[in-house]
Amino acid sequence: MEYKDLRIFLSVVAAQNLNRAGQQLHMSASTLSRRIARMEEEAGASLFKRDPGALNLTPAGELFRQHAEQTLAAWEALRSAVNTDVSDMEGSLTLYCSVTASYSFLADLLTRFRERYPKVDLRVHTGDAAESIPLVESGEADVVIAARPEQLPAGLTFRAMTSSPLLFIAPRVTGTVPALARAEIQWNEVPMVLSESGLARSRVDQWFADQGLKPSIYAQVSGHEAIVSMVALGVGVGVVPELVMKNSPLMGRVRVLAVQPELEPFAIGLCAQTQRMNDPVVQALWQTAVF
Amino acid sequence: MEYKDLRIFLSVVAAQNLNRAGQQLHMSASTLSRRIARMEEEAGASLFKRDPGALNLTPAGELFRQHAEQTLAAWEALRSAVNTDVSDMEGSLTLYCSVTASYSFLADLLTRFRERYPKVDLRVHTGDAAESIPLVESGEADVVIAARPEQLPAGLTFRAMTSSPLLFIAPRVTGTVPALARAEIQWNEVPMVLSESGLARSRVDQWFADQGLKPSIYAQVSGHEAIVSMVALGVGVGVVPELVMKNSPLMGRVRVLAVQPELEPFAIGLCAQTQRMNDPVVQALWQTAVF
DNA sequence: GGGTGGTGTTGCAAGATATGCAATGCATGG
DNA sequence: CCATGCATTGCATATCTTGCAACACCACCC
Repeated sequence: MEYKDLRIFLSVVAAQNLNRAGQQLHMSASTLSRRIARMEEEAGASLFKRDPGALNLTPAGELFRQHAEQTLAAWEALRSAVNTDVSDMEGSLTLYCSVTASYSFLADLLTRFRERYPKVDLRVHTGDAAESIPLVESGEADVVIAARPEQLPAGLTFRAMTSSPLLFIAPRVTGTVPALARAEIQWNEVPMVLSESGLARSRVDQWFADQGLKPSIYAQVSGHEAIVSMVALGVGVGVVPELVMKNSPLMGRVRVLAVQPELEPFAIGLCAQTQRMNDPVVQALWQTAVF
Repeated sequence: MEYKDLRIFLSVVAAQNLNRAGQQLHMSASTLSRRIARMEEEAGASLFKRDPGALNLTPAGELFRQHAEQTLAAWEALRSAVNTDVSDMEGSLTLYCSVTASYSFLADLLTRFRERYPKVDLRVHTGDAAESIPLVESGEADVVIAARPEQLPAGLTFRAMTSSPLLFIAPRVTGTVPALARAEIQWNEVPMVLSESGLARSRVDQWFADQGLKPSIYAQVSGHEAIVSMVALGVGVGVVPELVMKNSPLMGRVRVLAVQPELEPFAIGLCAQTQRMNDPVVQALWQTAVF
C-alpha cells in the first residue's frame, strides 16, 4: 500500500467511475482497476460495490476511506510541521503556463501548493506555450510549465512531469481539404495551420525538411489551442500536442493522421532558472510537483 | 511513500544500523539506504543524523516515527475491523519448519499473525527441513515453511517468500582435507557430509551424476544445521542453503567453494494442501505472509 | 431484440523501477 | 598508518507497472 494509492482511492470514490478518475489522475482505467484490486487484496476485503452505473463503497470501503483521509491528512501535517520554517514561508512566485497546461496540471499543483504554503503570493499567467522558455529566461516568470526544448538553454533546469505525443490533426470531414482526400497525402499541397514559433513549429519544419518537402502554410497562429479550432473549421491540417487536442471542446471534430516517421513527443514539466533553484519558494513548488 | 517503507524505517530506528536492519528484513543495506533517502526526500527533511557508529533520529525523524507507528497501527486496526469475523477467528493451526527457517522467518510471521488473530491456537514444530513436505502431505502439519521441491506433489500449493543459493562449504582450514588442498579439487576423493534425504540431497546426487562422478560420502546427517557443524570441525565438504550457513554460529569457520555449474537455489516459502486453502485459518496465515 | 455506448477487467509487450553486488568514500580505533 | 565497519553510489539485471487492445457485461433505446 502506498500513499499514492490512497489518493487514487479517494479520487475514484469522488468520481464513482474509473474512466473519469483516470482522466483527472492522468492514468488509464486499467491501471486504476488493478491498483484498486491490489488495495482490496491487501485490505482483505472488497472496497467497492460494482453496481452498474456507479462505484459505491462497501462498509469496508467506507472504513478505508476514513483511514485514507486521516493518513493523508497526518502526512500533510507532518510535512508542514517538519518544514515549519517553510510552511509560513512568505514570498511571491510567478508561474506561467499554457492554457492547456492550466487545465490538466495547474489545478492539482496549485491546490497542493496552496495547502502547504498558504502565505506565498502566487501569480499565475497563461498564454502561448511558445512563450514559456523566453519568459523564464528573462526572469519575468519564476517557473513555467513547458515542453522541454530540443536544446535546453544553459542556466535552466527542467523536471519532467509527463509526456504528450505531437500529432497531425485534420478535420474529421475531409471534404474541405482536397489534398487529404486522395489515397496518398500530397503534403506539399496540404494547407497547414502551424504555430508561429516554438518547439512544435521547429519540429514540424524539421519533419518537412527531412521528407524533402516544403509545407504549404495556410495560417500561422499563436497558441496551440487556436490551431485545433481552425482545423475543426476545416481550413487545413495542424500539429498540436495530444494534450491540447484532448482538452479541446472541439476534439470530436478533428481526427489524428497517422504519419511516418512520428514527431518526437513533448516532454512536459517544470522549468526554472538553475540559479533560482536555491530560492526556497521555487524549491517548494518543485517539491510539490514531484510528490 | 509506501507502508513497507514505514516498517523499514522503524526497523532501522530499532537497529540503528543499516546492515543489521537489512539482515532482519532480508534486504541489502544499499536498498535500505536508498529507500531512506527517498523517504527523506518525500518528507522534505533529513530523518537520521549520520553519527558515526549509530544512526540517530533527527527531530523530524522523531515526528516521522510517530507518524509511522500511528499509521501502521491504524492500518492494522482497519484490517482487523474489516475482517471482524476473522479477527476473533478461533481454531488451531499446526506449523512446521526447519530450525533455520524459525530463526529467519518465523519471528516476523508469528508476530504479525498473533496480532491479527490472537485467538487462533498456534502450534509450531521445528525439525529437519527434509521432513516438511511429507508432514504437510500426511496432514500432520497444516502449513510448513519449506523449500519448493523439484516436482511439487499434486494437491499442494506453494507460495515463495524468498530464495537461497545452495552452497558447497568447506572448512576454512583446509589442512584436514587433503583432497581440497590441490589446485584442482578431486571430487571423488573429497569426503562429503550430506543430508540423508530431501531436496538438497537429490540436487547434490544429480550434480555429481552430471559431472560423471561418484561422491565419497563421509557422513549422512539429518538436518542441515548439523552439516555446518561437522564441516566446521573439518571432516569434509557439505552442501547447505546459504540461509543455513549465515544463521549458523559457526559461519566463521567454514568457507564457500565456488563450483561450476552452481546448484539451483532453494525457493523457500509456505506450503499447504490445496484442499486446506479454503480453511480460513490457513488463508489467514497466507495473507499474513504476503503483506 | 439486437444493436450501441458505456462500464470494469484481463493478456500482452514495452517501458520504468527496484534490487543486489561491487566499488567508493569516510571515519574510528587499534 | 593500516584495518575495520559503516553508508553511499554505478551498474547490470530482474521485477514490477503501465497502457493498449480485446473482452465481457449491462443498461438503454430504436
